[in-house]
Amino acid sequence: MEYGLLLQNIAKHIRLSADEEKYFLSGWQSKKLRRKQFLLQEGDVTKNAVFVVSGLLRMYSIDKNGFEHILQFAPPGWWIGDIKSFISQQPGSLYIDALEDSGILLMEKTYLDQLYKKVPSFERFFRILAENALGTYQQRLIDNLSLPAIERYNNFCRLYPSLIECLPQKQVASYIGVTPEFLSKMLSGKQTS
Amino acid sequence: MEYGLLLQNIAKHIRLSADEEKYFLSGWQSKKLRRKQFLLQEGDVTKNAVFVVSGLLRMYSIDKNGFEHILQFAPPGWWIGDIKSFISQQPGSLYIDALEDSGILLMEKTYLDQLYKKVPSFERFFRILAENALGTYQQRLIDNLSLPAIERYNNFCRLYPSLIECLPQKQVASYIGVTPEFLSKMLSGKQTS
DNA sequence: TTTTTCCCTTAACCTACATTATTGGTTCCC
DNA sequence: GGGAACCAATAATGTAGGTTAAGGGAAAAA
Repeated sequence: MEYGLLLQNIAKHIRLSADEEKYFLSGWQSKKLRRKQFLLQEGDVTKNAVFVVSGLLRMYSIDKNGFEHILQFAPPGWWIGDIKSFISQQPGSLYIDALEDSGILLMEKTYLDQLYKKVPSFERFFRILAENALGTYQQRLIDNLSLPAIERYNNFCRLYPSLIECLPQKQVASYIGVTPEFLSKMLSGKQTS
Repeated sequence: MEYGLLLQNIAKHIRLSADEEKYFLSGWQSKKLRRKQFLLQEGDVTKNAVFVVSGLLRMYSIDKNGFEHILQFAPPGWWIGDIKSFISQQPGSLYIDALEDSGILLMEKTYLDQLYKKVPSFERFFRILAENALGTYQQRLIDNLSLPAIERYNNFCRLYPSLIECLPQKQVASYIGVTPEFLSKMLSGKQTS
């Protein structure tokens, strides 16, 4: 059932009546993405909240030298989106694409705004979601400011053990903020840790 | 009036009845901090939401070499706190102290949890607050991954023009992620920009 | 199968920024 | 007034990680 993962995710923080659940579920549309297909590009306005059902997405920026910097991976059960663009409804600077064929669910911002009015406990749900994400980004910023590359890599392995197995090294390098060449050198000089 | 700034801040996103406002306001206690005084140290559990009324605070971590990394400055009208510790009620790893004599308002988490129940629109307020902060941290992470130090400095000046005037260079260096020496060299080689 | 694309590795060289140390100028406190 | 902090500036030296380039292997595409 396509909505199973989503409902589980919601149920972690709020409880819905049958009616509320029905209204909530009818706001979603599902979509398939092919590997390498874009969901969002620089300059686009983010009009939807996105929940990942299957596959694997990533969100990243491209700097003026053409290098990608990955902000987030999104395996099944995760939310992903350019929050600044979503809030302001202005063009954003981020890219989102699929690393594998993926299934996602989309809800338009206008529907979400209605949902907040009809089912206010979603204010709570997304407050908790945002607060958790905020904590995660704060920690990541600290790590980037204070840890050498090898420890950022170790943290990544500890935090996302399942991702490390299915991601090409190159993507991990882009997430922890080093070049693929340097990560390769680092790991070969490591043997066992 | 001590609560003026706070009520203004709230009014940007939600509207309160007289009763709601009264209940909200009675949850706060005010506190003075002397320059250099700690509000939070590594290992403490963050038990309060904090709103700054006057002065200037900063939140930072200290790495294992003893170097400080500033996550956030908080001038009047800003919120500050170790969100991970606040959510989990576990000991955190951050420090908060006052860069100048400051006035703050504190609300205990237990009161805030009650507030959410009595006045659900605060779920909305703090959702919006967290979402905005999330966007800011995402952008800062991108900047740290993709911009050279001089541009991170320029961004800081553009974003916080009033702070740049009252902060010692050393604090700015710690925020943008370079040593004070390097920032000094960078600025002397700059002349006009 | 052949071709192309993607990815990992290695290695020589390079640079942005760190480290350490010294100096001199403020401001603050006794 | 005289230390004691604190802060900015400068300079010599060090290093983590970047850049460029080349080769090989595996997987995707044709």
